[in-house]
Amino acid sequence: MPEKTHPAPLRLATFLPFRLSVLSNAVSQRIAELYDREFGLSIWQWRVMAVTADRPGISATEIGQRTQMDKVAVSRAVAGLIEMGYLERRASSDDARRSNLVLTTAGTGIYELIVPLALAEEAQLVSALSDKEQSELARLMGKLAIAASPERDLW
Amino acid sequence: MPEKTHPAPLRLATFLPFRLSVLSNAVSQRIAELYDREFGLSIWQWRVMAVTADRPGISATEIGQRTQMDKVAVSRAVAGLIEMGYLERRASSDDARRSNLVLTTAGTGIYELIVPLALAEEAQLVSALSDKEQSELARLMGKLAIAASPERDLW
DNA sequence: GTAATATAGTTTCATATGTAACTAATATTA
DNA sequence: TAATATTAGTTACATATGAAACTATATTAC
Repeated sequence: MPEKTHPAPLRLATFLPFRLSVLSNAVSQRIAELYDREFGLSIWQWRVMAVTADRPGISATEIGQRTQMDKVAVSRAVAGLIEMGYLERRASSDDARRSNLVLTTAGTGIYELIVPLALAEEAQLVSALSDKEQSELARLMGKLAIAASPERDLW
Repeated sequence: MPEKTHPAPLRLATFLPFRLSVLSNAVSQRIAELYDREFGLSIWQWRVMAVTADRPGISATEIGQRTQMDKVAVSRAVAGLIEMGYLERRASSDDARRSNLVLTTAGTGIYELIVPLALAEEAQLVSALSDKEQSELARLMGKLAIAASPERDLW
């Protein structure tokens, strides 16, 4: 009498995509409280501010590439930030389709308020790991990212 | 003349919450193609199927705990699966509020079709890492998860 | 130079999602 | 055992999101 076949078991709790998703959500939620509750920024707006602070005059398309946001999300985040007075759109001299985005003084102000808080939160989080573990985690995540998206250069 | 202060820089590309989010999305998207494109399942429905396969007769509330989904998301995923004929609701003898959920024969069938594909996809993904690196990654993620959500036991 | 194509970004529309309110049943407490 | 509080799950509503269509400009091919 043939034995019943044993399909490979799948425990969600050890399934990498699930663990990554849950961990990512837990971490994001902690950080999001900073800029959401305190400053009314969405995660997308926060990302746009961060890359714009780093590259003043950046275009929406470039923001999308650096933040892994699609262009609609960028458009909406930018619109919101402009309405809040944190971001300014400047005409591009060479290409009338694109605009050069820069933080306003107010935008820079709150950005510089958020950054140390965000970094402190991150530091507290990773303080559960030794320095060596931290760099090892970063390295492994990098390898995994390449494996998951060989085509697009994530970082 | 006082120097301009240097606020701590924050590069999105090295900011852990961002990296985690991007990596998680990249990984999830790969796996999601399996059950979405091939079987029309959302990620939530897939998670519900997975825990129900593991624990036949589970309640919606328990599903929520095991999958980190909120009760509304569970309710909707369950409703969809029932409509698709993959899940069955059975009355609970001792508590009329809860129902005991089980996969139907059809549900079990497609679940057993998906599992090896999902595991293979996961295996291919982590094959970028050595066995030692894989277990190290799992360990570090575990520590991080506890740091991020000490209150709720993620896994 | 003009027609065809591609790019930057926005708007529209349909769907997904989260919060709060709700229904029904059970547990508590007095 | 009647009143109150709690729990399981669903529904309703408001907002977020993604895909596709659209506008305007720039580039390419001829």
